Formats: sequence, structure tokens, C-alpha cells
Amino acid sequence: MVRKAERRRSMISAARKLFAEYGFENTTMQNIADEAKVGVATLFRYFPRKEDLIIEVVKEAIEQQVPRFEEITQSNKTGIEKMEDVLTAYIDFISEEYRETTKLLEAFELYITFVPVEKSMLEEIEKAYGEISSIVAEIVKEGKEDGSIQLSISDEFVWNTIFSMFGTAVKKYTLYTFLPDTILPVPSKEELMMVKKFMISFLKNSTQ
Amino acid sequence: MVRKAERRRSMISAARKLFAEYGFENTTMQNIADEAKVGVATLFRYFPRKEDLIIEVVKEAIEQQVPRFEEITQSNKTGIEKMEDVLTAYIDFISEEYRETTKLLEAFELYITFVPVEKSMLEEIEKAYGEISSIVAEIVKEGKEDGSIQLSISDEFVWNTIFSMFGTAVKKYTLYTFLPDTILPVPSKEELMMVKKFMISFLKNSTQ
Amino acid sequence: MVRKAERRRSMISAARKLFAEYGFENTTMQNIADEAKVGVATLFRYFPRKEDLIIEVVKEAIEQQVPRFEEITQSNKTGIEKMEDVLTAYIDFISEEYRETTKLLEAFELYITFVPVEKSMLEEIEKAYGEISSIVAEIVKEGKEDGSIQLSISDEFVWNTIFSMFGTAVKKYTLYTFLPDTILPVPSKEELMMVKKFMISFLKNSTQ
Amino acid sequence: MVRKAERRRSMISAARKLFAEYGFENTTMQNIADEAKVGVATLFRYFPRKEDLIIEVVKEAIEQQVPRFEEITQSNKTGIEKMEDVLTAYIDFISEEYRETTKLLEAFELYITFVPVEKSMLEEIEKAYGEISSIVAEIVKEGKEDGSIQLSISDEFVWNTIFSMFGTAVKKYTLYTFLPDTILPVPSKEELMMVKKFMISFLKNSTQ
DNA sequence: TATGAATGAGCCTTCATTCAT
DNA sequence: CATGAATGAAGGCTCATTCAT
Repeated sequence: MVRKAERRRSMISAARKLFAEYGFENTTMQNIADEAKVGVATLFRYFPRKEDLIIEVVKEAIEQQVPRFEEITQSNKTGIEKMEDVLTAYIDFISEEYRETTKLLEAFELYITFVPVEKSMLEEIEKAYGEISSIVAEIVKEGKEDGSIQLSISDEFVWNTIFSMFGTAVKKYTLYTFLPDTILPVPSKEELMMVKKFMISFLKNSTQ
Repeated sequence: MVRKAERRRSMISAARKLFAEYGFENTTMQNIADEAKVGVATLFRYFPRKEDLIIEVVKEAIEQQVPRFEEITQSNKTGIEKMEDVLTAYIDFISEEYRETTKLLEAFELYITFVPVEKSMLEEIEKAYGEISSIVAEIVKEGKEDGSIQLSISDEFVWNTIFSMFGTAVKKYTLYTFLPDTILPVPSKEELMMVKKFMISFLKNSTQ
Repeated sequence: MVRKAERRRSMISAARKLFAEYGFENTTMQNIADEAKVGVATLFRYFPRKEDLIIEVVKEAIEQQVPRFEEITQSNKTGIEKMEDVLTAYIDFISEEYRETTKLLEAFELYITFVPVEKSMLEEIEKAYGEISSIVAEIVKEGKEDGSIQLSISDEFVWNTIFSMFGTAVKKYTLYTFLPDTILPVPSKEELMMVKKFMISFLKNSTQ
Repeated sequence: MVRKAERRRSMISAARKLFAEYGFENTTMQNIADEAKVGVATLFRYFPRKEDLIIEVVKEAIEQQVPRFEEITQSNKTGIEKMEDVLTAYIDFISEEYRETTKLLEAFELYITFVPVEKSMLEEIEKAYGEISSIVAEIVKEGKEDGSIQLSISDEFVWNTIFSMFGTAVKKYTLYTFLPDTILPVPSKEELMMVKKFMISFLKNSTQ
């Protein structure tokens, strides 16, 4: 029935909330069950191992980001305009609205470097990551076709790396927003916008 | 005595090794004591709470990186050359040799977003972070003075942000080297070198 | 309906199979329901407590053995011949075919020494046990009447005890067949047959 | 120190008491710790897995029986007299004094038919069992040498089996003493004594 | 009536931290 | 000062049993 799906959702979202606030290891299954207002046993019925729940939460977190990028590609802007939107989307990760998600992803990436996770569990996560990056690759191609993007072959390598770095760094900054600024300073949104503008101009006439 | 300092060192280095391999939460105080060939009680005498040890390990990890940068400033190269060395130093973080340290720092940055740490404990870490960034700031200043670096005022903002992103991303890549490439692709050293070259040229004549 | 009885049977036989394989405590009601292809709730409708099911399974296991002995009494052999058949029947307990049942009984006998079971629940089981032993007692009587069995009064006591020991030991051996022989050696069927022959000769002319 | 051994002993004996009263599965590690007046963690320090404790308890229970048999062999009686003592010793298992031990062994024998136990864990138990049976075998040999025991080759097989059955059954009877007699009647000590006498006479002149 | 879903109580085990030698 | 031993609190997970459809 619908009830079942609803409950599932409520458990995932309770987990998500607590994981984002306290981290995976400091959140107990009991905490999550309480937050979701279910018995522990019920939680375990849906997610037999704590890890299953972690994976599920993270998977959904990533998947939730996909539509944002799909929307961008599906607009009828030029390639360069779409790319600008993409960069803006990344910058938005820092906004309060998206922080929880990004924090979760950062936590997960660290988690799997320490705890060995079954390959099969990661597949769906990989897939979601893949979707986003292929969307971005597609946009570059479009831009080159519609002439809005100009990239020499060697500059394309540079671009790819810069783009990757941009995404990686911005995500990491999200984490830093939870820290006292004195420890790790986070560039302001304005500063990131300036970098965005710079990157766009790179795409337009990098050969110059 | 000297013995005391030695013991302390061996405990920290045991902790460091295990923390880097298994993460903070999956490493027990007993594990560390065993690795350091000390009794647990002794470990606790030196570091009354596990957290103290974590802080200490991280502090040392950061501090160990400072000399690398100090060396760079103290050479008698031009500003731009020094900056090139700095970027190279960052890229080296990905090398096996430095990975453990970086992994530790990444883990710590996540750790403190979840576990509230007394401000006083963080001060020393802040200090070490600060040292590095002021070294870098100094280099830019030098470069501008010796004429090897040309930056308009607005480009200086861009540069600072780009530089921060570069550092942040490269550190994060280090973590990714522990993950299957299918999940999160890491740019190769060559690609990073190309970006470095690009950044250097930005410094030389950004106004162009 | 008949359906109801059928379902009941399938649950009991599922339980029996699993109890014999994993023991009472390591078999869950869910396991049994799954094996019987019924919902757990249904299982509980028929057997409100797990213990009820245990009792039922055991009761049936014992009852299934009764006909074997009834058949023996109802033949028109002499008393001594019937007794020989009885001993053979016991020896057969070790055969794969009967092991499951015997294992169940052994497990149950231990179970009730630890878990207090309502007297009323045991009544039926008592009854089945009683049936078998009265059949055997009857056979001895018959044998004495038809002259095939010769027992002085005191030897009859000895016989009864020996017979009880024979039955008890053989049942226990069944269990041992599941264990590595190095731990507890089980007499071979041939050896048991020799003992049987010996016991028969005791019945024939014990006074000698 | 001695303290350590004492504590160990107190834990084992608490476990033994509770295991014998409630069975392995119905006794929790917490119960045992409480009974032994130690913290659970201490219990786990000595016996990292519950199973280790089970094995230890059982091992000691068996080992405690060995001296009884050793004493018998070391006396300077004839073989047949020693054998008589052995049989008496077995009969004594039914006495209150030995019941707990025997119950434990019975429980364990069932336990290992259901729960797979590492071969290595069983070795010591095997050893203790082996000691007793080799003592008995030795006695028969002695008896044949000193002429007090007369056994044709074929009768020796019969004897071995009968003896094994006697031991097996008597041990099982011990369990039955915990049950209402109506379920499973236990031969009285007197009856067992009569069987003993009979067995001894068998040993003396079985060829007759 | 048949059933899947829900659940609290409880179990084994771990670990940071304290004690006692 | 160094240490092994001791421990309570807590965590992941299970299961007999009850609800609600």
C-alpha cells in the first residue's frame, strides 16, 4: 500500500536528518527509529543492516540532485549558458538549502574510505554520480556544436580538470560552512561567482 | 626525561597510523596502546580523553607540512617561481608519501563538523593552518614586488579563490585515491600539472 | 474443512523438519511459517505459543512410532520372537530413516529439563510413551505364557532394567551419529545385533 | 596472580551453575556476570565469546570425572573388582552430587549436534572423554591378565557394547531425574545394582 | 480466516575510561 | 610512573508475539 512507502520515506528522512547532524557513527538505529516514530524492529525490517540505511540515504541524496541538472540541459539555452547554470547550481550547494545533502555526501565519501562496502551496494550510487557527469559532458559537446564554447583539444583537458576541481572544492566548502571560519575560510558566494565568470570566459575563448 | 617524550611520540605515531588506516571511530584506545607497545592506562595518562589524542595527531600532521612551505619561501627564487613550487607541493599531496597525512586531515575536518570540539583544542590547529596560508599570501606579495606576478585588484580576488579551490580539491582527491575510480574519478598528476601551468600563466598576465 | 487440517499438518511438518535440523531455540516462528508457506500470524493462530508447536511436533513424533510396535504385537509370532522384533525396531532408530524423529525426542527431553512445561501439555506425550512401554510389557507376559520366555522373578527386574537401558542408549546413539566419531563412539549396527542376540538368550534361559 | 585464577574460577562456576539450571541458551552472559559478581565486560575479557565459556565449563565438568576413574585403576584390586568400582561410579552419576555435571554433559552433547562448533574447541573435550575410555579398556586388559576376567573374543565385543550402553543409559537417566517420573521412568539404584551384578558375572564366566 | 507489518524486550558484544597494583 | 584488570553504558540486531487489514 501507500502506507508502506510512506513509512519507508519517514524512516529514510529521519535517518537523513540525524546522519547529517551527528554523522553515521554517532547516530544509533534506536535514535532513528525514535525520530521516525517507529520501533527499532520496524526499522530493521526495512533496512536489515545499518549500512543498508546509510547507502539508501546517500543514494537518495545524490539522486535528488540529478533533476536540477536535467532541467538545465533540457532548457533551450546555448551550451555556454547551460554551463553557466551548472556552475551556479554548484555554487548553490553552499546555500543552506542544499547543505545537508552535501554534508551527507562528504561524510559518505569519507565513510567508504574507512569501511569496506560491498561493491554491489555502491553501484546505484555510482550510477547517480555518473548521470550528473555525463550531463555536464553533454553540455560541453553542445556548446562546441552551437559555437558558444571554444576549446582547443589541450584546453579541453584543462577545462575538465578545472571543472572537476571547482565541483570538488565547492562541495567541500559546504562542509566548512559548519566550521568556525577561523579554521578554514570559505570563499564567499560573490567570490565564487567571480570565478564562475572567469571560467565561462575561459570556455568562450580559451585559445586567445 | 627524554624517555617520556619518546613514549609520547610513539603513542602519537601509533595513533596516527591506525587513525589513517581505520578512521577515528574504528580505532580503539586499546589498539593504539598495543601498536605503541604501551599499556592502555599509560596511553590515558598522556591523553586523558581519546579526543585529546585525535587533536594531537592532527596537529602534528598539519605542522609537519609547514616546513615544506617554509623551505619554499626561504629559497631565493622569484615570487612566481615560489608559487609554482607551492602548487607542485600541493599536487604532491596525492603521492603515496603524503596520502596518510591528507587522509587524516580530511577525516578530521569531517569529524569536527559532527562532534563539537572545545574551541581551545582547535587553536593550535588553526594556528598551523594559518601559518601555511600566510606563507602563501606572502609569496604573492613578493611576486608582485619583484614583478614576476601581475594581478589587477579584482583578479587578486579571483586568484585567491582559485588557489583555495585548487588546494581544497587536491586534498580531497587524495581521499579519492582510496576509492574505486568508478565512483569518483581523480584527475591524473599530468592533468593537475596542466592546470598548474595555466594558473601560473594567470598570475603572470591575468589582465591580458 | 479439510483444508484446515491440511494446513495444520504442513505447519507441523515444517516445524518438525526445522526443529530437527536446527533445534528448538535456533528455529524461529518465521522460519517455520516460511517453510510451511503460511503467514506467521496464521502459524500463531494455530499454535498461540511456540511451545505449543514444540509439544505438538514431539507428540506426533512419538505417536508415529507406536504403530511400529503395535504391528509387532499383532503378528502371530511367539513372545520371544516379538521381543526380538522390538529390539530390532529399536536398533533401527539409528538408521537414517528414523534419526530425525529420535533427534527430536532427545532434544525435547533435554528441553523440558530446562524449561518448565505445564503438566497438562505433557499428558499426551506421557500417554504415547506409556503405550509403547505397555506394549512391551505385554509381550513379555505373552512370552511367559507361551513358554518362549523364561524369567525368574528377580531376573525379570534385571531384564526390565536392561531393556530400558538398551532403549535409552540406542536412542542416544542416534544423536551421536551427528557428531564426529572421535568425540563419542557409536556401536555399529552389528555390535548392537550381537547384544540383541545376547539379550534374547537371556530371556530364553536366564536361570541357567 | 592468584586473584586472576580465582576470578576465573568464580566465573566458570557461576556459569556452570546457571547453565545446569537453565541451559546454555537461556542463560545470558549478564546473568552469569551478576552471579559471579563481576561486570559483563570482565566476563568477556576472560571468555571473549559465550561459546568459549560453554566449552570451558563442559571441559572442566568432564575433567572432574577423570580422577574418580584414575583412583580406581590405581588401587591394587583385581581387574574385575576395579570394573565393579567403575560400574558403581557410573551408577553414582545419578546421585544428586553428580547430577549437575551429567546434566551439563547431556546438554552439551545436544548443543553440538545443533550448533557447529570449531573442531579445535572440541579437542580438549575429546581428550577428556578419551582418557576415561582408555582407563576402562586398561582395566579389562588387567582383568584378563590377572585371570579375574574371562572373555572369549566374540564376547568381548558384546561386553564393549553393553558397557557403552550402560554408561550411556545411566548418564541419560540422570537427566530423567529432573523430570516427572510418569514421563520417563528411571530405574532405581537397586535395579541398576542388580544389572551391575549381572554384568560382573558376565565378565567372570561369559563362556559358560 | 489469513496475513504482512509492527514492536519492545532482550541478547551478545564492544569500548572509553577508571582502579588497584 | 607504568600497567593490566575491571566495568557500565551503549549499540546493532533478533524474535516471539500482537495488530490491523
